Amino acid sequence: MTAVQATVDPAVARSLLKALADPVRLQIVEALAGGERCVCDLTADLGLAQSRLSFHLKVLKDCGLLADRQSGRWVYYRLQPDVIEGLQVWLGALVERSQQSGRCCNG
Amino acid sequence: MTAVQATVDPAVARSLLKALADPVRLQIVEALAGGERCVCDLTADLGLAQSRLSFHLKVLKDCGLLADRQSGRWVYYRLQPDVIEGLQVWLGALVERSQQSGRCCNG
DNA sequence: TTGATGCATCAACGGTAGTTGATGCAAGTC
DNA sequence: GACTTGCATCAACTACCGTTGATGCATCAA
Repeated sequence: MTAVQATVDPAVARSLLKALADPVRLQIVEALAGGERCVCDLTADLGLAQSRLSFHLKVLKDCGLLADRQSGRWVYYRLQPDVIEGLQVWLGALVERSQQSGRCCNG
Repeated sequence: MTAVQATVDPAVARSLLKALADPVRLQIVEALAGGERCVCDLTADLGLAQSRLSFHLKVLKDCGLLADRQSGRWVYYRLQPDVIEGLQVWLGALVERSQQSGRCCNG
């Protein structure tokens, strides 16, 4: 069911970090962690101008963090947990490397 | 020895993401994953202007990702793996939440 | 003490990323 | 068909962030 997630490559990691570094986009991600939502709901919930929200949704979608589907007039966005997991693994590798090197020689 | 790391709060997570989102800073972090280095070594290794490097080191230090110590004329910087781990845990919580909510209702 | 080295900090500049309001377009309603 | 709604996109503006070169301040050597 839950396989071990592969790490992302550095370039992707950077784009993910950059995407998540914006407070508005982080709000969006947190909101979508509660499940799929349509744009109009997000607009209302987060109190954002429609074009502003649309801009940030595009950034998040472009780096793979979000997926969307259209249903009638509405567009629904959802998180892609695998991608976040990939970033998580990438961070883990960083930690591991630094712990290996820090094991000795604190003089 | 290696206790389970606590998550960071959202504001800290944002500052960490922002700090890591810059390509130069990511280079610095990767370099320091190999162990503690003094500024002059980093300048040479990364081929950066001194003031430029110093600027980014400050950003990384201010958000807790780096610690420094002075020894004579040299200042040595090192990673703080705990902080990265905290971010990692924070991402994990996000993944977990989204997986719980995504468990049903894909219609 | 004088000079050199390692690093931090500053002011000025330039670029990039985010905001805003307007416009366009597709899907639905009447 | 005409009108409304939900969303994407665009151009213009703004603001913030990173870069650069200069300056300041320690530390060490001579």
